[in-house]
Amino acid sequence: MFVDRARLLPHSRILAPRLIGAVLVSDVGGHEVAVRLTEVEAYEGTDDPASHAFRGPTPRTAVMFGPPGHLYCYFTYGMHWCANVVCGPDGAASAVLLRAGTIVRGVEHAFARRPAARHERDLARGPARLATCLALGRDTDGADLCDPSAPVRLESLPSRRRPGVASGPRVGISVAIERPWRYWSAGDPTVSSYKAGGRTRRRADPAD
DNA sequence: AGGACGATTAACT
DNA sequence: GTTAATCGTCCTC
Repeated sequence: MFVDRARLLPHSRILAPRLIGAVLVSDVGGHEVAVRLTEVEAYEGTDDPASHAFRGPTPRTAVMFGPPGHLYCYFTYGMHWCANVVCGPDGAASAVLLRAGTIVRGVEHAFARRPAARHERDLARGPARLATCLALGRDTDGADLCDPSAPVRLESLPSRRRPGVASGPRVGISVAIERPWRYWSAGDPTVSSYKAGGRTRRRADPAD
């Protein structure tokens, strides 16, 4: 069972709410781990200042500008990987960041990859945590999620937006914070509390 | 060539 | 509530 590529059109803002409840499965490393998504964010292309694609294609963001159905993985804060589902037509950057989910198969492997997690609900609560559970990273950047024999696949995608999907501002960004392009399963314990973005390190103060 | 900063997390007080 | 960890990417000389 797999998801047809055409279902990932036309762009991230349509796809993102429908990804709530979708199941992504990873066989990376020979262990099967599957996650049911509870929180995602839409990122558009050159018209979305919060998107990695805002300034046009670069080697890092090439996958975002490619055909739908591929995984866009990026490295951040010097230590974490996060993963997106590319969903726009070829040539138009559009992707959905996978922010949180519930592990539905392979919980024991997820705990092995996330030794800091003490409770099951913390395994994939947060984008870098989710990526760690499924072993998503450099090796899976560009993976074809619509290929039934690929190491990472979209196993199911609800045909319609489910009831109980809420939306609001995206987490951790410092521009375009007014766009309510985060979608989550209302009341789910794996969903992030909102946190505005901004500098995590003080800019040099001229008075020092 | 140099530097600022980040779609974050874990470990603190 | 705060802060350190840590390095690839991209912008600005």
